[in-house]
Amino acid sequence: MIMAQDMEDWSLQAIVRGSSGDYSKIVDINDMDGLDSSFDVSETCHHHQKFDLASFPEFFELPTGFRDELEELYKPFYPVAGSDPAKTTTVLDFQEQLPQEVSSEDKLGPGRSDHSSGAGLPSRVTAGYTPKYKRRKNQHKRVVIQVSAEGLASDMWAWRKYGQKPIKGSPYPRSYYRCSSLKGCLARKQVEQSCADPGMFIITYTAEHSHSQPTRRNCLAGTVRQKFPSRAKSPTSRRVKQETTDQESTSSGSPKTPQQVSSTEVAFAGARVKEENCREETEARGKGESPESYDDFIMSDFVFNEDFFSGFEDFDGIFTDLPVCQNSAQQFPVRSCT
DNA sequence: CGCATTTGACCAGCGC
DNA sequence: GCGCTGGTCAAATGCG
Repeated sequence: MIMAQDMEDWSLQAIVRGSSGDYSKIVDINDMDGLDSSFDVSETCHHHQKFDLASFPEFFELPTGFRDELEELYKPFYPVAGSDPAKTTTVLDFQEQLPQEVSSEDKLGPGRSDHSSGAGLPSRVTAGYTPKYKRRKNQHKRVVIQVSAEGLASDMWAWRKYGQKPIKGSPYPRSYYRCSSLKGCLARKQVEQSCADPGMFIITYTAEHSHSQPTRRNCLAGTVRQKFPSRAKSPTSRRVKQETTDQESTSSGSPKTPQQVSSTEVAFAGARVKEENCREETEARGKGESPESYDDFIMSDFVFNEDFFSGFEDFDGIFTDLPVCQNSAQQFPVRSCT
């Protein structure tokens, strides 16, 4: 199992990556003993700000010495201690401390549908364990990242939305996704718009994929639907979505009010940006232009962690054979980000 | 027909 | 114990 090792080797790292795609700083937060292991940086806006230095432009305007001193002081509390205000992606991956008595089933995650339909999953016959819902304190390891709208579309996994909830303290709702690549996959994903920076999104990945990363999203069952806002005839939400995305297409970068846009809708926008970038880059390549921004397209705002690289290990040589745009406009589970 | 999305309801954890 | 909140379920609905 690919994920088995990840489960063991999960390290408490915070990765700040620049928009150019390179690692700018990796901060080991193993010494965050003082922090509540169950804290969730995506829980409240307060937390969002707490872990997003990019949200504090003043911070970067401080004299270098003073700033370094501050950064040093805050290191134990900032999983991310980047110093580049241009950072667009913040990765905070950590594993919540699981009680030792937690069974393997618990690590796989409770949930009605997951276990009723989880062919191939370990049977839930462990005595005395029949939780209906996931226990907050016993949740799986979680990876919290903050990405721009473009970054939302960079997720190669196929996700299916199964819920959306307004979050107290945040004007934006939180969307809940589960992996749709494989039935029984316990991977979860939460997407919410950062209230500190409406242009950024907090993505919380929970649990592990029980399968390899899909090479082509089109190959995923049901993933061909609604890659982009449908030309929905429905008078309900879908029309609203269409309207909002139309606005986004003409005013990208101008944050909407919570009433105007949801994380889902911005995900569409981000995907569209990717698509356009892809098209532009393809054209640029045809003209022999420098693919500098092309590299940004491929790498920018993508989440780099062990899972990411381990996923690529399985498909080494496959991606290289794929046309660029197959991983963008066609392959982005834009729908999955909805 | 199969899949995705939406959304209200339900449940469990947590704080008081 | 109670209320609040987050996370999930599942029915309804729509799309391809």
